[in-house]
Amino acid sequence: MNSIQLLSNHQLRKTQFRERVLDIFLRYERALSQKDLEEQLHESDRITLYRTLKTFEEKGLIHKAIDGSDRLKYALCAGHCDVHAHHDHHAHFHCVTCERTFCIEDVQAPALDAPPGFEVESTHVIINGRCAECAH
Amino acid sequence: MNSIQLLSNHQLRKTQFRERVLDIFLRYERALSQKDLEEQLHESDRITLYRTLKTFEEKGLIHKAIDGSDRLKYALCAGHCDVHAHHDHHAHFHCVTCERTFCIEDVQAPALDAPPGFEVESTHVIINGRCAECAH
DNA sequence: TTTTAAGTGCAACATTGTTGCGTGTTGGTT
DNA sequence: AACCAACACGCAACAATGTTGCACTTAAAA
Ligand SMILES: [Mn+2]
Ligand SMILES: [Mn+2]
Ligand SMILES: [Zn+2]
Ligand SMILES: [Zn+2]
Repeated sequence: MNSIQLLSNHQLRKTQFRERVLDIFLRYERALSQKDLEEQLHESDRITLYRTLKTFEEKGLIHKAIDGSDRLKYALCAGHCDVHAHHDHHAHFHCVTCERTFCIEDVQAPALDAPPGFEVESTHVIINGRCAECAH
Repeated sequence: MNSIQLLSNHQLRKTQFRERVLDIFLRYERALSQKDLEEQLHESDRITLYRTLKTFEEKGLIHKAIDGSDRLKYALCAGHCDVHAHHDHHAHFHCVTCERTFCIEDVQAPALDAPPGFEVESTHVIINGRCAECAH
């Protein structure tokens, strides 16, 4: 899968900026913050990046990776997500040492109970710990 | 348990401001954002509130309630948390309608696997859905 | 090639996080 | 009761991030 395919699959115009952003996601296989992306993009406008990420999220190219850090991160969707719904229910691993966050496709959010009257819509699992590199 | 006991149990000076903040947590039995608290406090200085929450969190009176919203929330610790460690491993329910967040003491974070080489330290579970009031 | 809906870049403002510092307060000591 | 030192408070200031409006540029369909 390349950035051009991703854009056309999701009915998005192909622009140089969007391709650059997607290429970074494809290169780093992990969740990235807006700051992470800015560092890779060198020249870029933060508002354009902000709106690009928002659009990608709405159209189902990327999903928010909640990791408990103060910074919002996004990661590429594995597939079949679109403008109608996201289907990423995997856990996210947040390394407390290097602050990197990884999608853990193998760990799905478990079915959980909620108190009476509460309607469960989706669940998120965040795992904190040390990644393979930082655990040495 | 009242606010004065909570402060002395955690080796914190008793001040009027801290008592007011704790009273709000005791009154609303849910996770509160800094903005929620400011609305209840009427007259208050946001920097003092920021530092008060930070101190409370460090001393084990309150814990961060990660709920995936853009706003950090805090909730009262159930007990036995102190300056050394927090022991809150329950799930947090975030209502997508009213944006309120509740500690679900009954739902503990499940033991989860991580990829080889990754060291798990703690896990967080966020449940999104509709609370009893909003599910009508 | 023309047309137009969409994307980009900049200004501007809001919100939140964070630190420094002078002043006021708490709780223990004299 | 008065005193003192550590701590807490309130304000200024700045950083980072989120968000919108608007004029200009560009993509892709006609
Ligand atoms: Mn993910
Ligand atoms: Mn909680
Ligand atoms: Zn790491
Ligand atoms: Zn609700």
